[in-house]
Amino acid sequence: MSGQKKKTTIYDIAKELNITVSTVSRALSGFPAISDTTRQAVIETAKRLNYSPNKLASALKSGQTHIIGVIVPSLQAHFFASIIHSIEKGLKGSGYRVILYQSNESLISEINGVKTLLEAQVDGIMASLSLETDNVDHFSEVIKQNKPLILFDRVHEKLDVPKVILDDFKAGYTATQHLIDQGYKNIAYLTTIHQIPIFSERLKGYKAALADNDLPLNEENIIFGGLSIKDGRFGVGKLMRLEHKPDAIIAADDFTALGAIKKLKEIDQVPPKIGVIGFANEAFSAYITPTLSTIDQHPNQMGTECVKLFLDMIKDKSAHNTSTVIIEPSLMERQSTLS
Amino acid sequence: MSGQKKKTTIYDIAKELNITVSTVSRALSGFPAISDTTRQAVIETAKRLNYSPNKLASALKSGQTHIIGVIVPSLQAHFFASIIHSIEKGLKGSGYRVILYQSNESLISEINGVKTLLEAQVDGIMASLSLETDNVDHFSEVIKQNKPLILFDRVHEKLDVPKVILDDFKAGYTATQHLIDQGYKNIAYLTTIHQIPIFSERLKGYKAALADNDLPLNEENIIFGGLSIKDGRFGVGKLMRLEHKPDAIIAADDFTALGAIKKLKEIDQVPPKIGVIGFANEAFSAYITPTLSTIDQHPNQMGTECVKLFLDMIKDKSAHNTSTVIIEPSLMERQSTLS
DNA sequence: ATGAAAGCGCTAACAG
DNA sequence: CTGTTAGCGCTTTCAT
Repeated sequence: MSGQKKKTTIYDIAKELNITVSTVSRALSGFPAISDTTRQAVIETAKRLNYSPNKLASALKSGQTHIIGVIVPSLQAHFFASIIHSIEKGLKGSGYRVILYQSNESLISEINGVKTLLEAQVDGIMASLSLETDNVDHFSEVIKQNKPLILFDRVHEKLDVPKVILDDFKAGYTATQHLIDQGYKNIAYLTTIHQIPIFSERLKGYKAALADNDLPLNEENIIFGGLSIKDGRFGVGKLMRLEHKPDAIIAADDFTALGAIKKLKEIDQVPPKIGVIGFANEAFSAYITPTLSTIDQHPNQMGTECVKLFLDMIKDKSAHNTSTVIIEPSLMERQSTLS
Repeated sequence: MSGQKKKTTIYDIAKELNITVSTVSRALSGFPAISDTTRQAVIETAKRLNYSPNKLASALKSGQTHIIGVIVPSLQAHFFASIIHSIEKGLKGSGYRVILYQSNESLISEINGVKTLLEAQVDGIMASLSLETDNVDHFSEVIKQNKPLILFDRVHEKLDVPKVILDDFKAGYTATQHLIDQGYKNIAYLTTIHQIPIFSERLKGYKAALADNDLPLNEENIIFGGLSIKDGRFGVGKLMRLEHKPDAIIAADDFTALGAIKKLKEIDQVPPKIGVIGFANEAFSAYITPTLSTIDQHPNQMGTECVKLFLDMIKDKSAHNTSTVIIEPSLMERQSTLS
């Protein structure tokens, strides 16, 4: 035999000390009305018997798992990895833990995620929607169960819950204005076909900036495709076949911008000859050549705000919190737009 | 009132249909000896009452959570994010889910992670050790509980469990041989002070390749520091103050290699003038300038192998599996070493 | 300060 | 094919 099979429970501790499980439970959980002697004995015995609490049982009984489910489109994007990191950091000391679910930009997978997390009895959910998510009914069960739900970055208006978002309009506006300030006059825009607000807001910001600067809006300049390195290349290909070729390109994320740059280099239009700016300030953006101008979305700040909202909601379950925290984007000027 | 407070349980379904919970439980779990009529009725009622199983209760009773805990140093490294991704992919359809824990390269945090996962009653653990981990006692409890433990990439010899690793010796050898083949003769090596096998094996490979090519080993050329962009810059600074300056640099990871390249560009020794090669084939490595030669560690293959091992162990708990799966590294030749 | 006992939601051995 | 019943390990109210 390689040691006893069964794990030690509070019953074992109780038996060992000739007291009851209630006393053990109290001693272990810091209940005040327990004599110091007893508490010491319990703690010592627990250690000696190598006791490890079964959180499952505790959660089943108390109805609280102290686990928060976080749904993100993908961990491969540094942006989301950073948010996760700051959420975990912010939660430190609160007793809450995070369990992660990746939707891989798929609606079906996201629906499954909500279901799984709910079945796992998480105490709340933080989510950033997939590109495919045009319907958010799958979140209604979270609300029905009266569990905190917080949306961040990729949100949906139909969901009347607290949100942490970037000022995406401003982000789009800032990127565009920056290009205009650099002397670019015919600015193209590569974005996604998916109708999710974050991207349409940025596009609105782009249009507004053009208008404010008395620059014409050329619909041909707006390419609706995917978001990836490949799509960036593809988009540039399309743009370069236009009669009136653009002199600058805004890509809805840094991956797409990277693809655009690669293609531009191949056709000898190396930025900043044609300006390129992206969104998200990905890990690579400062290191490619030319370095990529982009909009920083402050993931750490986003994570921190999510945690703040969550802890508030836990504290005051009754208050129907629907506040929206808006993060200010920052322009990162780099070589790809410095003409 | 915003609807009933309590969640529906199998009791509610049973009451609704005038049957017992056991029947409901069986009907829901696909138990064969249940009449089709009953099963249909149960499923229909479950749907109507918006039933969602409480996995906690089921796990408590059955002793199985169907959750695997995965411990990684950091999600910010694309390498680990990829492994996670392939683990989840490999697990699809098996009924197992992953919960993630980041050690942030800290031993204390890693110890905490094991404890937390065990308390959460995970069915097994897959782990890649932190840089600080020089002692692995915290994993003994996992083994004692007879739960599958699998180590990947960053492993430890003291742990007699199945492992999935890169052939790190070969990786180091290959990188070195490649530089030699390219005509470099005085090759430096930037690595970590931490004594973890993955890095010492690579270093051994480096030394062996030098010896096999009758090249002298110059201890001054080996810098023991940290692994980061900053450390890469710092390492180059140190190397450039040597009397006999190296003409190529191996960095123990791509981040360090990136830092090295940045510094070299500043002092006008742009690779491949001084060759630079890294390890891990990070997301940015193909896109920086010059593009970074590196050793691909096949994270997807690693994840897949981990899953395979895990499922085997679950299937056959008795067999003391201690097999080690060794992944072959691949050289990615890029501009930074092509002289 | 401590004990007794009920029960969280589910599973499964045993009966019928 | 279905019901009865006993727990999984813990928390918590009500006693004492």
